[in-house]
Amino acid sequence: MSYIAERREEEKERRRLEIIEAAEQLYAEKGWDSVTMDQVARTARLSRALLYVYFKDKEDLLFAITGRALEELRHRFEQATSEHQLGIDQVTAIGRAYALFQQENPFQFDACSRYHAHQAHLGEPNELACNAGGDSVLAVIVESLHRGIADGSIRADIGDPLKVCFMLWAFSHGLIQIATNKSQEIARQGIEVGTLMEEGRAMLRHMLAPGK
Amino acid sequence: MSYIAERREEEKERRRLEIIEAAEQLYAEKGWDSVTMDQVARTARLSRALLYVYFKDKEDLLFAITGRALEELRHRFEQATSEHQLGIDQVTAIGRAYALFQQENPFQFDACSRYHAHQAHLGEPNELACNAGGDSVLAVIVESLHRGIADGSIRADIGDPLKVCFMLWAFSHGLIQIATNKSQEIARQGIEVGTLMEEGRAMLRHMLAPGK
DNA sequence: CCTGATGTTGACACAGTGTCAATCACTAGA
DNA sequence: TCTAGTGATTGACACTGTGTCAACATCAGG
Repeated sequence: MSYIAERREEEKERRRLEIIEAAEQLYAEKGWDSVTMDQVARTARLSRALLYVYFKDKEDLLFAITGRALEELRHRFEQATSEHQLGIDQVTAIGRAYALFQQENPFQFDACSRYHAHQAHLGEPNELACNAGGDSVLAVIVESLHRGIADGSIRADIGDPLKVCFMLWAFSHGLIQIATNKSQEIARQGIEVGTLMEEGRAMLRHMLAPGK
Repeated sequence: MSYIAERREEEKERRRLEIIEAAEQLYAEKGWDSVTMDQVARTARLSRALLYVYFKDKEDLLFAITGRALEELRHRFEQATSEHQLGIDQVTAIGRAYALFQQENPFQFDACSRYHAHQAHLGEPNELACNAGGDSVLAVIVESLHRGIADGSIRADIGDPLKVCFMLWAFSHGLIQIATNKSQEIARQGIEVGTLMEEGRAMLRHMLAPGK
């Protein structure tokens, strides 16, 4: 009877999700480095050893969390684009959505930062899932760029949209990171974080705006 | 006789430097996370316990390394600016110097990335030194921006140069990071890393260029 | 009731960090 | 020259966290 194997499969998937959610909760509370596998196990109400049945190691668990974060991000980006017609407005909305994502789910943004900073080893299954997730996020942006070029709201000579996409990613992610991590430093220099982000978006529009 | 205390002070400083250099060497070889205090001690030919006399903990040692990296970076930026007259050319040269810095001293760039990503706790003496170092790096860029505005090679309506400076930092650092960490990913999508950086610099110039 | 497969765990070995009392080296004053 | 004292240096320890493994538990199917 295969429906039994099926049920087991589902339970396994559910437990896997429970572990991830427990880890996410702790991540949000104290930052990834302070999270121990023991705490994750306790929070998910199972033994530490069992975690290693579901995840190769702590890094593997982080990849799973990052995958979910990227999924959430893509969803938010799609939502943001759906609210605008013009390509350039979609891109701006994506930038705004990214900043909001950081504010509302700081730990997920942190996971993205780690993914962003860590160089790929390739081979881990969960890491590949991460890469796929990252690609699909970029795909949303690329689409908006194409639309913008088509509707004339973005200059046609920006070059390869995918390359530009990487630039936008670097720009937005970096700026948000600076704004959040160095907020004290920034404030000390007499800059207001809100206006920094605001002008950042303006600069972004300027980058893409067609010559008048 | 105070010249004895003086000599001791110098020896202490020298030993401190030896520790840092040992740590840097290991950092370059295997990445910071894989470096253990024991290895640092062995490489510097002293006991592990002594490290903790000179540095509060491993993170403190990293701050010291980062401080030196930022110093090196500022030096390279100053060198780069000195080779150009026009403000915009200086800024472009800084971007290029940053990329070169990554290629030649990957571990120092990595240290900068960690500094960039880690949020300040404020209080550690070496961390404050890092912040000061970071500020002086930014100061070099700000100066070139001002010059560019003065000589007309950079549009005057970019807004507060310091804010723009943060944007340039975010943009350049993020792009270099992506180019190096995700090179496989990028290549797989049919993009050549060299041209990505090239076009990134072009985009940077476009950002700052005065309307014709 | 037995059996085999799958799920689950306690206990272990290992690696790395940070601390501290004890020891060593050397200077200055008796 | 001897010795007290100060600062440099270390071995050994306690602690925390990771990943593994043999053993135990559960349960469907014969």
